[in-house]
Amino acid sequence: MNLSERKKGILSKVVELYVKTAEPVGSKAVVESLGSRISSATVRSEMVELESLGLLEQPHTSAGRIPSSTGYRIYVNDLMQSQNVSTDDAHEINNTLDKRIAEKSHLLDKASNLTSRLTTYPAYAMTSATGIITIARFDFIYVDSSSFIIVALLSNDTVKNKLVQLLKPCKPQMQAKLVAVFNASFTGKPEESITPALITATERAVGDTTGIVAVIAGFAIELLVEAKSIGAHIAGAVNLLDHPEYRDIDKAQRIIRYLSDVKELARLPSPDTAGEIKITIGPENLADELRDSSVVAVKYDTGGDMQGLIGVIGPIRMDYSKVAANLSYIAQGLSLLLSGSGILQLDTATKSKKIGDEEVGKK
Amino acid sequence: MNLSERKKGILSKVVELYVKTAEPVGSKAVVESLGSRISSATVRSEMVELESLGLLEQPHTSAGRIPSSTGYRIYVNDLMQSQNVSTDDAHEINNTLDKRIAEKSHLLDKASNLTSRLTTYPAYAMTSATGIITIARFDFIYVDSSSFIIVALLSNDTVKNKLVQLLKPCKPQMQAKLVAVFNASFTGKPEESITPALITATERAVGDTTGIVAVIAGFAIELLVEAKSIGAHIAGAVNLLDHPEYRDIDKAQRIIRYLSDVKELARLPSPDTAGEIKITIGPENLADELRDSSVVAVKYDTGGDMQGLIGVIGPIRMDYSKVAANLSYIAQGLSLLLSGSGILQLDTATKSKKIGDEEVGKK
DNA sequence: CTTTGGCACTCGTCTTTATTGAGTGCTAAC
DNA sequence: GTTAGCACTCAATAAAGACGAGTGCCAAAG
Repeated sequence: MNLSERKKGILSKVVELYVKTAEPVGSKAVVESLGSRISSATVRSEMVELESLGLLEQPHTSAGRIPSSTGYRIYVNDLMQSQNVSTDDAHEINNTLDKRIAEKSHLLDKASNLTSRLTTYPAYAMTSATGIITIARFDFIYVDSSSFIIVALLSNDTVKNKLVQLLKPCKPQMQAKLVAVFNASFTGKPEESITPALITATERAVGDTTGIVAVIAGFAIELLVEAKSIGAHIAGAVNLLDHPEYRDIDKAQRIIRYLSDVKELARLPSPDTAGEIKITIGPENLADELRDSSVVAVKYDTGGDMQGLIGVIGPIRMDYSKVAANLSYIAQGLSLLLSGSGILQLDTATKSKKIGDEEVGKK
Repeated sequence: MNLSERKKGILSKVVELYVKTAEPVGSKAVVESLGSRISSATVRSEMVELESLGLLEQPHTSAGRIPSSTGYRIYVNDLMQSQNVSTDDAHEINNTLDKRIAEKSHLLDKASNLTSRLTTYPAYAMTSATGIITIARFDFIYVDSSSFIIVALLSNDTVKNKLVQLLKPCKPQMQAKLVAVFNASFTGKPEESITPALITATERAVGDTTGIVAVIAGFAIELLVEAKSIGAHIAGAVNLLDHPEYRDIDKAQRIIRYLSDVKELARLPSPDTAGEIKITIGPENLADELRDSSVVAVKYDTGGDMQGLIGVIGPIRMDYSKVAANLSYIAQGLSLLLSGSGILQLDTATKSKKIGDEEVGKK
């Protein structure tokens, strides 16, 4: 779209004023904020043209103009100047994304809450596996004659465990046999390869009649399924109600319900590469429920075979520049914490050595 | 409070009609629903007396009556007849609280979502430790020369683990020494007893200069703290918006914000004993934010050293009888699933033996 | 002493009408 | 191409009126 500099300036001002005030902006307001001593009549005639180009629209004849979704698109692509996070926000981000957060899922929790708070919009965070996850190794820990703990180390370096209690004692030799067999037949295999046939074969191999093989196999399948499933959650959904476009309760409710569904979250727009910001404006969204909302999302690196996504949902009338800056900064923080070989420095300054300290699979 | 039978009947009808319609109830409506051929004038004079007793109130002179919070209290204590869960609801509960849900936290998640759906109100679920939790046992699993997995079995039968990566290889003998020392000095102790002094002593005992003892001790403290902390979460907060008393966005927002704070959830009213239903009506709530809402909660048994709480928050104009019935039923289901020695029957009917199958500490 | 029909009165809700004012489009002049 | 001027539009707000559900009170009946 080829716009004169003056039209660009006017479009920008309309967007910015509208974002700030949530009221249609009139020619007079544009003149004032534009500074140049152009008259309101001139602005009006320019606005007529911008409207016929489909970049502005009028709620009704005697009101000011508001940007159309293509207007926002032009603004976001060509006109908007990227800004940096405010120092206050940067401070808060740095404080919240502390190195000492041990638990990965807590970290995402914190990050999405933080994002929501800073942007005043609902924020969502997701992680998903990029590659195939398998079990790298099994171990059994003897507890007493009728119970033991299965520990499984996954290919993405997470550890899972399960306490198994038997009604009938199980001899240590049997346990040793089980570990050997499971390590031989169940490791390095994706979930699909753990078939009933394999399980039956294993039962025969160890001479199991108690069903314990089936239990362990079930556990293996379960944790592989869980590991490859995407984990998504949303924070600060109530924040939507702060914004005038969601004062209509039914509308707000519809969209919050939509966002509460993890499956739908997984379908939200996603940037192609890590660090990239993806902005999806109003009708550009595929989901009907999001037709009059916008989504800003950024992908980040977690290292290993996982990738993460963090984003916000808000009204089309959104301060894209600020939101993008915050998201970027937070994503960078997450990348730093989660990837980078996973080695975090110990916080006890007196120690002379660094110790790797990646927390996984705990609950 | 000594009320004539007729007054009791009128109060009941006012409550029930108001709960159903959300409109002030007039004398005529009471007569109709009461069936007996009493006249509306009589009802009116009775209502005047009920009002002077503080059980009914009038929004304005020319409107019907609504129950006051003490009116509700009388109704709940003396007048309300307890009902059973509807067969539809019972079905849904049975289907949702499936034995095969492996993960405890998922179970609570499901339960609170279910509760919210059935009651149409936000539901919260909590668990907390009743006794002192200690570490029963440590084990280390060797992964490679520079990493191993710590597995800790807690006194409440949950298992936690952590993958530790070292910058410098650690000899197997050292690992063995560490296990022995930790099992000797850190087990059976509550979190408070794991003092810096103990840690330093342990470091000296094993001759550790790498800080690894501190890491493991930190892990121990962390998981004890986590285990004894209450876990609370809320489901279906949006549901509030369905109800006319929360059409006022600011009000709805205030209360949802309040409920989003885990610390506040922990302070919600709680029944004394398992199975008991606790109903807290409007101003009976200590929290200002809940002054015009009611809370219905039930405690359930989880076996072991833990106890659970599940409840809903809704308008004072709530169908207490139905909500109580649903909560009771759900709590029973949870008790059954979570306690009872934790032995769940295998669902593979072909197996001849039952296998203990308590899932713990996995994530 | 309780119950009831009757009736004037109250007061929130809904509908109608009037007023206001921000912002526009158009036109004629610069 | 730009601008001042002006009539026009239309949502938003306010004021006025009509409506009606429900009440309180009273006098008469049981």
